Amino acid sequence: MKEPGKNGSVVTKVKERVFIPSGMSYVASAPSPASLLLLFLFYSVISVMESAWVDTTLDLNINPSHNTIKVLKRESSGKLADSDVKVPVKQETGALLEELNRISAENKKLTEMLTVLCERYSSLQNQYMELVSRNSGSDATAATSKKRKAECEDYATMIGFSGKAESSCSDEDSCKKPKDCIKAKISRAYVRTNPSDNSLIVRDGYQWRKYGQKVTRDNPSPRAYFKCSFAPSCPVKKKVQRSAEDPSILVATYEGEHNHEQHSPPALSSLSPNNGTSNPRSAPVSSSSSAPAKSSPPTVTLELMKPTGLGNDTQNPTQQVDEPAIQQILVQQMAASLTRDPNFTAALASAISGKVLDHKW
DNA sequence: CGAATTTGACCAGCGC
DNA sequence: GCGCTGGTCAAATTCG
Repeated sequence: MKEPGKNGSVVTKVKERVFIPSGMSYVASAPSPASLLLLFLFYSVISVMESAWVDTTLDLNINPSHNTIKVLKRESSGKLADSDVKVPVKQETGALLEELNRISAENKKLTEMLTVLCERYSSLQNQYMELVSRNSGSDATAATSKKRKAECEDYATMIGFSGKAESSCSDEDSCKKPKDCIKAKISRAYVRTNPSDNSLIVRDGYQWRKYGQKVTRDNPSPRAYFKCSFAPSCPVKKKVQRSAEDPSILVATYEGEHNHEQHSPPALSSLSPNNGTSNPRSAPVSSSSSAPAKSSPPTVTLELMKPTGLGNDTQNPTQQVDEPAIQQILVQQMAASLTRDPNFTAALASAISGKVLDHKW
């Protein structure tokens, strides 16, 4: 017989919670002037990044009877519009090569942007370190001292190249509970979703069983608790909660490592919370939201994210990576995402069969 | 009807 | 010791 117990789960007080690039401190309560300045600078970089984003989405609705390819382009107004590119059968190969060259050029552009971004981030980090050293012993320490020990959190990078999702995560010495310090590897992922979508579902390629939901003190939105559906053989747990700062961002915290392969299509995965460890969840392909893929049109979306391994070292997130390596990674990710996506394979099959029929064989 | 999700209750850690 | 809080359990409910 259960006696009626207290239930302190409904709390509405909201504390400051900010996204800070790896290598920077996590400020949990009243922000210091330094952290506010840093936050401003960080969001400036993100906004620059998003405004400079080049859409490389290809709509693969190939119409075999007319030999046209729909290509999504971003107009000068910023609006996406698809245009039919006629591809005569004879010139098809040439057109494809041209397209390939165009994409390669875009890749190069993106690489350059990444390099510039890293440089800017490096300088911002230096500024931040200076500010922190000036304010040391005041704001930051006071802010964290009152925080529950179980809540001491690892910080993570948040880089969403598409403006839709993704992060790489640090694997700091999360001291959640003393007994968990040794056993659980903790990583975090940020997923941008539709703000109107209230579901706390992060598609990461694994199956999860929800076992609890709770409203926490520092965030008005509830936190959902998941266990890997392979539990107890797989000990991984996941917490998902909307960011208090930006309700369109889901924060997923993973504890532990999967000891099995993914069992849902990786093409639906939202992100790779891979932190550079042996964690098998690593498909760097993402869907644009956590919404079910059923209703989405057959468009293959490539999201160019920061390659895993680029920022996995939270102590040195600005390490230089040579451009060919980045290009290679990007190309590999594109290829991998295309081959994994059932919509793409279906579209490809349809296109090929259409061509075959066109040639009346 | 079984599986998955929801939700109130319980438990344990922490600070005062 | 007590209250607050995050995390977990498990019965109830919903869904396919």
